[in-house]
Amino acid sequence: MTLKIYNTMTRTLEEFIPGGVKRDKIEDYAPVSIYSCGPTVYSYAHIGNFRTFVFNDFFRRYLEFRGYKLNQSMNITDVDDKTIAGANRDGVTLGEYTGKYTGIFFEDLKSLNIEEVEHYPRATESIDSMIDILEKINSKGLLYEKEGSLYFSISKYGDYGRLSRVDAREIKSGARYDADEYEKDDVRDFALWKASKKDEPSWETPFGSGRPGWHIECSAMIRKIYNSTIDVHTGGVDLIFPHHENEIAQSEAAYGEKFSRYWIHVEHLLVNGSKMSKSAGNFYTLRDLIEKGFSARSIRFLLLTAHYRKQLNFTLDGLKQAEQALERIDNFIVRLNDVKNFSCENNADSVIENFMESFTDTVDADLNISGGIGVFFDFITKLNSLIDENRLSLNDIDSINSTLELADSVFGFIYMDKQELQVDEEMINALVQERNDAKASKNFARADEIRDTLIDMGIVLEDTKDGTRWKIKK
RNA sequence: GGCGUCGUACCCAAGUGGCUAAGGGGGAGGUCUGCAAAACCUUUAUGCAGCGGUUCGAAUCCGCUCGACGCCUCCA
Repeated sequence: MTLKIYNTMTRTLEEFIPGGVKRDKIEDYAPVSIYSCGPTVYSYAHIGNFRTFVFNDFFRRYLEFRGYKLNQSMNITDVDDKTIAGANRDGVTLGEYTGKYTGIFFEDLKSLNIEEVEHYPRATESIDSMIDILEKINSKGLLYEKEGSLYFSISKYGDYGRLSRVDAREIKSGARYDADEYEKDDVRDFALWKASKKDEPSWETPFGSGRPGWHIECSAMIRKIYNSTIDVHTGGVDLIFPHHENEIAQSEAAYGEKFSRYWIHVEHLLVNGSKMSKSAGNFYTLRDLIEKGFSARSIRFLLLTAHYRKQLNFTLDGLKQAEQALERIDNFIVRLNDVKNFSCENNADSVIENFMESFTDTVDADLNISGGIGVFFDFITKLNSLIDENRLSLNDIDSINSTLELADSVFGFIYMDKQELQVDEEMINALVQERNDAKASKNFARADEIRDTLIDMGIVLEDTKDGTRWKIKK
């Protein structure tokens, strides 16, 4: 089986071939170059934003699981209208302002158990590469200046709109455009570089001072880090047009080679049936939800349960269901490591093998992690039955634990949030022992009293045929 | 208006031409237990928005209808 990915550019499912040349073994591929559009650091990111970032993380983890090496980047947009306005409002420098929100963003990524990628380029640190693009585009005659701003001429470029499949003429008639930009030759044209206004930070270029347009940073960073065609470009569907379309135009115009082989776009997170967005005000931040008592773990799980190309309607009820689903996993792990009667034979091998095979087959089909999670729960049910039947050997338990770790290298939610017990284990064990003694001497009143005491402490007892165990009540 | 996506059980959600339509939550039964609880197991859609068509065969392809959402404007 091979990994297949839906490519927005071709609108088809394509075999994933990094570098464009098929190799015999996955290990033979050069590290997969991935560029993921990151946040603009002007305030807290919301969980709609994090849907995309959690997906990026899963994509990365799955490639690693399949044996690919990685070279991934996620940009931090640290200069734009909103960051400049925010810094001015707060009376701090742009760097102080974006530094604060960049820090918060990285904390949130960590809370969601998102792995670090290789590069986190900043727009403000990529100005030299932007200038290179401006010069290349200028030398091709596709750049023009109006009132100190530099624009890309789509009509002269010609080859525009392949990704979004928008008819260029329709853009012209349908677009509502910014009053600021009516100086453009053609409404379709986009700003590569913006003239500096007073109270705005600016950078010197051969074309005069100013600041980056939105689209150019991604093109610049990609060139700087990878220097040629990248394998995958990811982002939210709202970036297809105009952001990614413009990136393609300016990069391919400047360097004359394909910009990205694969385009992956993550659908929106909805809330009450419509897109979660800052401007609509209908958003939750990660911190909002944690304050309500939900775990980052359940948020990660929920964001992963729907396929990335389908809209996901976010509800608090859905989050509760996610927490309960995770409890099933946790309970399984407790039972597994509590097995006392070991079988002499290994009986889990085929179950593990079947799981690994169908997990890979399922997820290989356009990163279908929803299906992969289903396969995983199926795996748990089968193993629970083996536990019930006392058919697991010590060896089996080891192999199952290794399999769980491997699965978690993709999921990232199995062992997430393994918190330290905040309770006095010795005392609880003593009480459990006393209760068992009371039960043995048929002193059920005392036994029930101890049970109630523990429940009041938030400890739930589980009497099993092999003895009593306890857990912290959720 | 242009372009596009989606509509699967009470809720969430896979499956996109061919075994009995995954999985999770919830419900119902059962196992265990002194009784419980917790946990586990089993079960829960003759049907996939509606209608028509193609096919030996369709949730899956095509057409129409209804409904929802997205992009076309800052946006993950």
